[in-house]
Amino acid sequence: MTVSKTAAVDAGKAARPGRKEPVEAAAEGTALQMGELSELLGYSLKRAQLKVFDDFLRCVAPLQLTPAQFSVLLLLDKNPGRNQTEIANTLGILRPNFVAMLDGLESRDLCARIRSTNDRRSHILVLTDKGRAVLTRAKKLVASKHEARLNELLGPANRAALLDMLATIAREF
Amino acid sequence: MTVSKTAAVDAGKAARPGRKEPVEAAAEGTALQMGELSELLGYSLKRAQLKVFDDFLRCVAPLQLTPAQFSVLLLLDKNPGRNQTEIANTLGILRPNFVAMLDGLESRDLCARIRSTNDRRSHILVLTDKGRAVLTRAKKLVASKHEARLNELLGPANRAALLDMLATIAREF
DNA sequence: CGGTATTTGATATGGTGGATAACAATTATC
DNA sequence: GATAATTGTTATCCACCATATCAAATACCG
Repeated sequence: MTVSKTAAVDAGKAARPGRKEPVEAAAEGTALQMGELSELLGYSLKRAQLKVFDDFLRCVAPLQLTPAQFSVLLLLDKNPGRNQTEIANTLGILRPNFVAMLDGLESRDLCARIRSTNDRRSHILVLTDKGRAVLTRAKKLVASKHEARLNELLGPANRAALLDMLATIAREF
Repeated sequence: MTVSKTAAVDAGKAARPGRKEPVEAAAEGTALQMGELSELLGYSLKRAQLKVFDDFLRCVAPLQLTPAQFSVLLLLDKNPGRNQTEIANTLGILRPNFVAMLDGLESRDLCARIRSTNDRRSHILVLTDKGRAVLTRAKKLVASKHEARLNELLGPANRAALLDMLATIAREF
């Protein structure tokens, strides 16, 4: 029914240290009023997304992987024998834009394009050994640093609930 | 188990009449396995954000306002007498990029730059009458179409919990 | 079979955001 | 009063995203 107000969720509710605000606009350092912006889901959604992506980049910096690149490696590992169109489509990447992205991964020897014998138009995408190794290390970094930090902030239950709601929106909105 | 019915758990069953289901025979198009991608918060976060922004654009299309423009108008309304740097900073927009954005709003007579008498370097930003009118109409569209749709999908309690968690991430992550 | 349409990967290109450097005008600091 | 800092601005640069188009390969269909 109602959502339990866990400590994590209302953790940062503390108000800012109040300061006197002169009638004149001369004073500086006064925090601006967010107004209805705080109620705009899209606003918090975007700001949270930027923070999460930024943290992801830091956590996986040793491997020089972006979130998008990581998602490609993950998908290639779980779905062998697929071509560029299939991988790009399920990630919401347009085929033209996927070409340069694959070029980057292939030039780093993380994956390879193989001409399909069935359909010589398409390229079967495969992870290289190095690609698998990098993916394994990346998964560990993401789990131990990135997702762990989110769990610490929200708590496991809230994190799961958040993930579920986001997936619902992404799927049905 | 101890996890209270945290919303998201039953978010999926919140109202939604079955609409488009790719139930085609699809002898060849087997869905790809998402694997650990489903557990990556950043992935669902980004996809949800894109959906929400897309819906926002549709709902407010009659007024030709982007989420960023809407947030500027909201902020100007709630914070009179502020200059470009202050508004841009609280929205996470870099000052150089805020210039063109303001040019767009000002050219449509939604807001105006006024040279400050205190500090003749800065421009005080104000909403015009038209800007206030557009903002009022935009708020109604957002509430009745956009946020209402999210409420319908998640339920009010879940939506509030989601917003709270996103704000927490945006603030403390 | 042969002609047409479709698919696949690829290129080119344009638009939009985001980030940094630099600059003139103005103000703050010492 | 000389120097530093701030404000708005311009000019770039780069990452993403989207569309049109193309050659090669395949599917379709009379």
